Amino acid sequence: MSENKLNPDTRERILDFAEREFMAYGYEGTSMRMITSAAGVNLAAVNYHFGSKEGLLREVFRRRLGWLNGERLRVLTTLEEQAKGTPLKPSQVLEAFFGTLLRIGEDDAHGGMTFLRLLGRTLTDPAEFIRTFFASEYAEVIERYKLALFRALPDVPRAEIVWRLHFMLGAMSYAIAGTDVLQVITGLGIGDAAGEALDAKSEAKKLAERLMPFLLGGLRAPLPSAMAAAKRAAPTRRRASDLAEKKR
Amino acid sequence: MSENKLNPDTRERILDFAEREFMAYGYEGTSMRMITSAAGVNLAAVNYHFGSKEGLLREVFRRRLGWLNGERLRVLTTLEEQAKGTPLKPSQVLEAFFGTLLRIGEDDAHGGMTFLRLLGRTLTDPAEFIRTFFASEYAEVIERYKLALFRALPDVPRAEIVWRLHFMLGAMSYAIAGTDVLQVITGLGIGDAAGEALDAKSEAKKLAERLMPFLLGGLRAPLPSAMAAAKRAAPTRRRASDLAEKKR
DNA sequence: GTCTATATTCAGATAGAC
DNA sequence: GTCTATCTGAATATAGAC
Repeated sequence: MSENKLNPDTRERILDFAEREFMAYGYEGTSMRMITSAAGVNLAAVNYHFGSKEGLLREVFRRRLGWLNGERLRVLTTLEEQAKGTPLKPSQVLEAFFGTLLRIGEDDAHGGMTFLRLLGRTLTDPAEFIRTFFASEYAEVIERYKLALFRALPDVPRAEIVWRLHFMLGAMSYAIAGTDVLQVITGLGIGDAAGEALDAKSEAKKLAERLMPFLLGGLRAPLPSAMAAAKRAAPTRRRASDLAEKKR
Repeated sequence: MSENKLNPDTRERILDFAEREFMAYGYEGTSMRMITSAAGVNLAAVNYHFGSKEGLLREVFRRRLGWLNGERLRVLTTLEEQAKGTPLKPSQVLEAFFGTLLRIGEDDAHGGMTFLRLLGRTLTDPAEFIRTFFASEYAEVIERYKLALFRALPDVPRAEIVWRLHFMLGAMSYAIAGTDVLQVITGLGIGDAAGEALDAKSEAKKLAERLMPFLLGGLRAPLPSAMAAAKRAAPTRRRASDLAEKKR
């Protein structure tokens, strides 16, 4: 991780350690003193380099999201060029959007699991400046991917696709945040809150393998209207074993 | 909502307004002075009634989660008695767990959308005392529902079911939190951050109708191993229109 | 760019009168 | 139970020497 590199650049050191502290204690729960003392730099350096604590948080995210969302746009553009005008498959769109994010978990150069967890935890922060910041950072990439999903699922009402994109973001966000009741109870998870897991990279890989099928299953689930219609016609009685056997 | 009732009980008034303020600004972002001045009670009353700010947050959640999780256990027990030893359907288990929660959104007596949003936002809070509190509050209900899902899906590896329960909790949590980038961009959502939406109850109902099929689709998605096997045998090429037409 | 020292505000908590 | 007044610590931010 970054703290082993002995980065001599004060600005980058602050960003690296702010990322860790914000991840572990949240924005409001982290003081600038915690960050600067962990990073071994002077307190006043934060205001010199970033203007304010808010400015620091924004820069922490801009550094990572700039790369991530640029990559997402690039990958989607490449896929669309290869498809030569035909719609992409839903699985391709999801892989481009969520796969690109999840691979950061295995890649410390772009933040690794520390950044993923920070992102997951911050996406539900109610602070106004955080929400408007995310909105502007994500605007372009969300718009492009929404359109790609509309094309990939031409027979599904667009409002429904937006709902499901919303749910997929939630499942992903919460999973990478790694702070839920299940983890505390079952011990299953993607690392401990204190910092790195012993084997964060293989955990990140397992997470991606489990999450992608779930998201695709949710996206392609029967619509509420279809379910209601089916129920009227003949009440369904699905067997649990369908799930394990199905290879369609 | 509660603030219209002119609740004369100081203790309950504090809980009602703490719920609103914590929802809107987060735990760390809300001061006791914000809560007491909004509630029109004395600052010292919080420490008198709840001992500390942490004690107040715990009581805010205990009041709602006590009822919710009791209800969840009761509903599951009833379903299992009716089934007379046969496994429940996955959809029944999900309806009991998530449906019971989502109906709170239409029921101000148990917190309404204010509480749902607070819950969604707080479930990813990294603060240690919050995480351990939730873990103990949820331990019993999670254990019971995990076992119900194991019985409902006997052919699916248990670890896989736990992963998917985790993802479902995430999709639900984020959806009820109502603070994501999509909402800001699309305007679609379950209400504004300032407080109630104009029609919070019908929004809550729409959310439940959209979320339940998504969760069921995710839970029942092909397993990663099955997908890999299918891909080896014959690369899938699903049509997008499957989704809209399928009535199985 | 980096540091010390400090200004200013605000937080949670409590003592003690009523 | 409720109130006023206050203690104590900690937060962000900045002025100004080096």
